[in-house]
Amino acid sequence: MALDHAILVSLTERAASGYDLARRFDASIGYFWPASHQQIYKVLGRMQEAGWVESTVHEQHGRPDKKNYAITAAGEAELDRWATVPSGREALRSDFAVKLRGFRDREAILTDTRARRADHVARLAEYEASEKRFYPDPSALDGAGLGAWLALRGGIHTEERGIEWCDEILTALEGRGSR
Amino acid sequence: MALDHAILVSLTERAASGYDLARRFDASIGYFWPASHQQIYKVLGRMQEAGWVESTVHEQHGRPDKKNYAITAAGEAELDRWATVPSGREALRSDFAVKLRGFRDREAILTDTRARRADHVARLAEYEASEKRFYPDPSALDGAGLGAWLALRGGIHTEERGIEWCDEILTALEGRGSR
DNA sequence: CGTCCATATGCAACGAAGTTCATAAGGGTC
DNA sequence: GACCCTTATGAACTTCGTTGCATATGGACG
Repeated sequence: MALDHAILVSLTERAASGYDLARRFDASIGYFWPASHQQIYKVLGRMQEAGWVESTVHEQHGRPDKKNYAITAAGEAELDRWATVPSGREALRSDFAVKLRGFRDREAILTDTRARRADHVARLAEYEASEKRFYPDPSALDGAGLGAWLALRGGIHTEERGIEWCDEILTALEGRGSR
Repeated sequence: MALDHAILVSLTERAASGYDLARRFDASIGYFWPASHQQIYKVLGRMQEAGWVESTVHEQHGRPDKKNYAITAAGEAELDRWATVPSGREALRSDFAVKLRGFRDREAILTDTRARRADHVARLAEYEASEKRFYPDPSALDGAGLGAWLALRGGIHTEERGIEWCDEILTALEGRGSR
C-alpha cells in the first residue's frame, strides 16, 4: 500500500503523467521507494477508481497521448490520514548479511564487499550532490522542504554506515591469511 | 529465492524442524531475513522436493510429531553456487522516509520518530548483548564465526545509524516552533 | 537501411511474502 | 468449565512486485 502514498506525495509536489512519475522514481522519490513503470501505471489506475487522483488527456503530435494525473481532495485526505498512522520498523532483508552469516567462500565475499563499497560511495556522492544543490542552507528550510531534506539525510546516513561496515569486513578478512 | 538460502545456512549450523527454524527466525537469522512459520514450511517442502534437504520424522508422546530437517550434499552444493553469485544492492523501501518527504503533520512525525528511536535503541542493546556473549574476542574468530560476527556488526551499524538519523530529525523539528 | 533509444501507455503471467484459518494435544489461569 | 499458551504442521487467499511482452512514432548512430 505504500507505493500509493509515495505516488501521492510525488503528485502533491507537482502533477505528472505515469511516465514522468516513473522517471522521478528512478531518482529522488525512488531512493526510498523504488518502482517500475508497470507498477506505477497499475497503482494510478487503482487510485483513480478510488478517487484519489484524476487525469486529463493531452494529445500530442508525433508522440503517444499523455495522461496527466493530479491529486484530488480525497487523495489529500488519504495522505492526512496516513500521516497519523505510525510507520512500524522496516524489516531489513539482506541477502548479503545472510551470505556473510553462512561464510563459505572468502574470496567471493571480498569481491562482493568491494563491489558494495563502490556502490555505496557512488550513491553517497549522488546524495551529497543533491544536498548541496537543493538544500544549501538547511537552517532556512521549513515544511515540505525540511521533510525532503531530512529524508535525504537518512539516505546519506545509510550510505555512510554501509561504507563503514564494508571497511570493517575488508579489514577483518584481508587482515588474516586465507580461510 | 533468498529465504531458501537463509534456511539452508541455518541448517548448516544445526539440523532442525520447521518449528525450531521459525523460532530461530524470530531471533538470530531473522535479524537479516524475517520469516513466518507458514513461509518456512512452504519453502522446506519445496526444498525437499528439490533434494536440498531431507527429513526424518520423530514421534512424540503428547505432542504432534516432529519432522527434523537436515541439509543434503546437493543443498551444500547449492550454497556453494550461491556464494559466488554477487549479491546486488538491497532496495531500501522506507515508509518512514516517504512520510518525511511528504511532510504534513509535524506532531505525527515527532511521535513516529521517537517511537523509532526507542525501537533502534532496544534492538541495538540486543545486538550488543549478543556480541558480548557470543563473540567476546573477535580477533580469535575464523570461518563461520567470523562471518556471523561481521553480519552482527552490520546490524549494529544499522541501528546506530538509525539512532543518529532520528536525533537529527528531532533536533531539526523540535528546534523550530510549530509548522 | 537497420538498429537502438526516447517518448508514452499498458496487459499477462509469475513468484515471493503477508494474512487468515484449520487441526490437535496437553498444561496453566480465571 | 472456558479460555489462552506452547508445541507442531500446514492450506488457502490476497497483495505486492518483477519480468516479459505489445504497440506506436520519431530521431540518432553506424
